[in-house]
Amino acid sequence: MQGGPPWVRGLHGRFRNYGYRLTFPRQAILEAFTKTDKHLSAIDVYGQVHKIYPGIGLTTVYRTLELLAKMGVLFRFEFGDGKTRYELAEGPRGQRHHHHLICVNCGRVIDYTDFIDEEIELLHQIEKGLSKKYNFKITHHQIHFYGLCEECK
Amino acid sequence: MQGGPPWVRGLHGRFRNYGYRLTFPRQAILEAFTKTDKHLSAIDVYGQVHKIYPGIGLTTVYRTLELLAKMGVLFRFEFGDGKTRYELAEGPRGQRHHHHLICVNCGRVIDYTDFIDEEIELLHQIEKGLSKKYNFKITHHQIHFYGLCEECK
DNA sequence: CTCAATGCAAATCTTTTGCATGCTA
DNA sequence: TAGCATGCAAAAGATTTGCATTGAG
Repeated sequence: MQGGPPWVRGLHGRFRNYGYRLTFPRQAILEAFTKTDKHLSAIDVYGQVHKIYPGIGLTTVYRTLELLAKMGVLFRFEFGDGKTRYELAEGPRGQRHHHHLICVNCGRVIDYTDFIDEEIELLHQIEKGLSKKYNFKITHHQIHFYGLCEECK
Repeated sequence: MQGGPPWVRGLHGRFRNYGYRLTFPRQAILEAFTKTDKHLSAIDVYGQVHKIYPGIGLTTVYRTLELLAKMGVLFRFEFGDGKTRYELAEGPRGQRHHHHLICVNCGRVIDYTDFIDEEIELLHQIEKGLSKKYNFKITHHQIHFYGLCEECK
């Protein structure tokens, strides 16, 4: 296994550092995330990867998603539909950090990047305080706003 | 069905307004939440209620939790262990709103109320902006900080 | 060549649904 | 009494595990 998109080559070392191998299925799973802005579930990923590599097994998808989350390459989300979803922690083009609006009626999820700067600043201060008080090493955060979307109001 | 803790009597009307009935199982499920500060899963609740009402069915617990969440009496949370958890939206003693610290290693969840005021103020402003921009009616929010707890660091 | 990675099948677990019966208002 | 609520059994889904085989390094 060699070649592939440039950003994938950079992951080789990252995998090795963890004692993991960068195999074709793993690379194909990663690529699925670079082709969408959506929050993909295991089955979503399976569907995508299956198109270019029909031999893929669902089990491998589950194991790889967990692995990538542990490595910090993906973030894990749950929006209330019973499926765990994942997103690239940092997009190939350095996408901006974002938060979510979730419709409690239809389940629609909207990513927003507005106001993020103000949020981030405050959150960083809070992180500092919480880390000290609770002796907790904070790595990331999520903000979810719940309510009714345009359609469901 | 009548009597019970004072705060439960107040719910009678709330149920009626929705066209629902305040039955013994429902009251017992609600009481389980008043006896703990924890985020209870359906099976947690089932276990609690089963002690005082062995006839309870798991299905009823699931249906009641969903109902109470829809009524706004409970909030729904997912912390990554595959179980949906619930918490009283407003405690019987008017507990303060809080946010969560989640250990990605052991799954421990810490509630914190520090910094809440600053957070709330900012979030309210942001809510206003988001509501307008996305034509979204926001009802509540969650902030989760992820990382490693004292034990797991 | 060695050991991690994979895929399949089966097992687990949580949550939902169908339906006959019970109970609240 | 009417219609919501309940409990059981079965179904549906998502995720995990055991194990023999494959393949990356």
